Amino acid sequence: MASIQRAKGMQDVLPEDRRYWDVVIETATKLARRYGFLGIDVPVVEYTNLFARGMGEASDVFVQKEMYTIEEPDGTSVTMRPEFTAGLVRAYIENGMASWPQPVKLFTVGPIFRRERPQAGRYRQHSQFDVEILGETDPAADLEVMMLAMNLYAELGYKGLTFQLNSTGCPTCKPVYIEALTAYLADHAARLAAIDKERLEKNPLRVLDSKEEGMDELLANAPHIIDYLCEDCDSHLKDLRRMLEALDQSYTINFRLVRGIDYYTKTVFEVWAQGIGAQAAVCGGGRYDGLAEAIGGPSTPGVGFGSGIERIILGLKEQGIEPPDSQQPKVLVAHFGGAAKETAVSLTYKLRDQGIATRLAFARDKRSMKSQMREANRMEAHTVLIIGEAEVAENMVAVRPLDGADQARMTVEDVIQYLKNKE
RNA sequence: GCGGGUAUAGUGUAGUGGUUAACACGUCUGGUUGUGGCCCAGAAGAUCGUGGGUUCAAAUCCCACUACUCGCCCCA
Repeated sequence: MASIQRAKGMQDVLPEDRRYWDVVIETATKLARRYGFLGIDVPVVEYTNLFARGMGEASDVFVQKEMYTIEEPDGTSVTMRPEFTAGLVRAYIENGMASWPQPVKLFTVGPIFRRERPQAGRYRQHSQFDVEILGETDPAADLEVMMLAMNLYAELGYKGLTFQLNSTGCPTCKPVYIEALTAYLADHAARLAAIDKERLEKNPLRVLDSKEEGMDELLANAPHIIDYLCEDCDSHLKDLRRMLEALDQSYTINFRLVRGIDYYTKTVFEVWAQGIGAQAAVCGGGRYDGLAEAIGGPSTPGVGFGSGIERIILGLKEQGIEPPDSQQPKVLVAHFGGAAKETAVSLTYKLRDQGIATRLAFARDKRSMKSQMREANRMEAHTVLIIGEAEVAENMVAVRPLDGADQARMTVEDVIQYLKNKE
């Protein structure tokens, strides 16, 4: 209706929702620190080739259609980050983190940008909490990011959480698997929907997450990558599974969970939560031992996950989890203008200096007490401090509790004590 | 890129051809002097998404567009 409106796929986070963000980010940060991760921030914009490299055939599509890319006048192409991992790996290489004590465990929070058609919980700008362990091949690192993710949702109050786990192999064994899968699907081409035939041509692994009728059955009998893993990938997965079992952490081997791009290796996982719309996944993660090389750096193993904050919040709401109300002042300073105004102002700042959250009634001219009391009620204040001529003259403050208790007159010092006791 | 749904005050809605578009919530003011919630009274706030068409007459019917939304494609 109005021509003043936000751009497509962009969201305002209004104060009422902002408290969810506070809880999520605070919980995530606290947990990451508990796990020994270091906070880091990287730029929103990187050179386009950082994101484009290593994406293989897909990169053209992504760069042209899905990324916010800016051509600068001098011909430089930069792109707003569509994910965190590449930027973090870049920062690791560029800042010499390879010579820090290994591995380097990093976490970050911030917006990422993808120019897609928006849908539920999926916006063009959305924020992610992202965690990466760089420079470590031990499956215990995979376990660590998985458990951090799981603990995060559990701590936030999510119910019905499950791990979906699989391996996507490596450049040694994945091609063998793809061949076997392609052969199987080609043999059963008659049972494939048009869309899946197309996928079979372009990216056979994608057929695995087909939503078409009858695919559950067909795919159940298809080759599963777990049976095609090379020795290294196989032992990696087995090791990880043993550790999960040692923690009594249940998980589901989901043979349909894979990654189509080569630099993804070994572990792939998602955390699913019950009842949050079409997509159950609240996070996706895995190992990417080939990424650093793909973007032109030294070979560096890595494993991590990213989780969309908006989607986490959507899930919290659907599960009926309420964050505490945002902390607002419970004290209002009311006055009658004139000299009382200055006294009220100075009282307000005195209280704030004492750490007492205080709101000052604004009034350009005279304002009725009724109006100011209504304001106090609206903000759910427990106390109104009233400054009028009489109070100014006597250097006192009228303290009016809103819970029905009697009004009293106090010195400023007593008011401070009184309010501190009340908190 | 492809489908479905929706579009009326800040918000949620009512209003399916006929005078000044209604209600609730919210906002603001007042209910005498310096005191809230409840209640009462009043006010502000809508070119009915935009543009065209049909008609004596359109929020209402038709067409187009746009936006929002849900899903598909894609998903790093």
